[in-house]
Amino acid sequence: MTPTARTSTRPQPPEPAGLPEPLPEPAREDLRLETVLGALSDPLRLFIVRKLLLEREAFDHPCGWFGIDRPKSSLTHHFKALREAGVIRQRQYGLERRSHVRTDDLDARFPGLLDLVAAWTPVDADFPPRIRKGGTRAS
Amino acid sequence: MTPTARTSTRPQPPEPAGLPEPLPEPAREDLRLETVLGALSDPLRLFIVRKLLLEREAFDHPCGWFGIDRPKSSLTHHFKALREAGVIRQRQYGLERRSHVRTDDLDARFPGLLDLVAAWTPVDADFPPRIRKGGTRAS
DNA sequence: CGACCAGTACGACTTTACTCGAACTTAGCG
DNA sequence: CGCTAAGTTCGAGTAAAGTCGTACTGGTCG
Repeated sequence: MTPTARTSTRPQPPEPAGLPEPLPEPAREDLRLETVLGALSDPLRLFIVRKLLLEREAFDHPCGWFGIDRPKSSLTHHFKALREAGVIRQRQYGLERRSHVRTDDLDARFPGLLDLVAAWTPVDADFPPRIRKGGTRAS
Repeated sequence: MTPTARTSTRPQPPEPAGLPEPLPEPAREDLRLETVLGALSDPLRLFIVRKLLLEREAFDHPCGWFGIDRPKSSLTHHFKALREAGVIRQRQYGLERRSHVRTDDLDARFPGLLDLVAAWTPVDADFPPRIRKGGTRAS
């Protein structure tokens, strides 16, 4: 089918010279290595961060963009975990909540960590299961 | 130091040209980033690995050397977790089981990771609680 | 207004991890 | 042999995480 790739990259809504406020997140100096490593130790979250790092485009991405075949509530859970650990920053743009990696903060506090994540090659090429139609899955 | 620093570094037992076999561990090519990060996401284990990296001496260290005030069974648990994740290698020397970080394997698979861990400065300088006398704690 | 859509909140369940005591194993030593 | 010491194994209790369905919220657009 794929009549309309509704969740793929499309122009950001007008940002009237000021971005929306980021959602609550730890400050750079409060980032803790154990916490960040813990956030990255989940396969799905590692996938998300890698995808953000590797397929970086000009814009942030809503969580539907990742094409992950999991219930929406699970995605919320994992994005929240990443944000609260300080790995990603999220902003609300109308309906969607867009995410990007906090590369500046992470490079400052844990230099080399993101390069490591970006350079790593996953073992399971088919992870995670991709979107299929039907069910109560993520839109 | 205390009068009887029984667990501090002392000469290794004679190794008759062949080291004891390492305990079961994943091969280099089976190391998984998620697993390694998960192993390092525990504060106590991160402390252990850091201590091994920073105070590296000529010899491997038995787990009593770390001076951690926790029950012996807890230490076994954490050292086993590190070994099964592929972070450390353990060998049996008579009574004691000595550990060292698998720097070669980790640098090969995840370059920069150990430098990151070594460079990081822990927030809590008093972690973990040090040895005190009494109780059923680690000897 | 009303339908729709992205995403959240909540709650239940399951799984995993951490923590610890107690009993056991094994090596070295007198 | 019998003691001590280093460490394991087992089992239980508890806390944290992952999973997912259902209901809800809040923009957007006809």
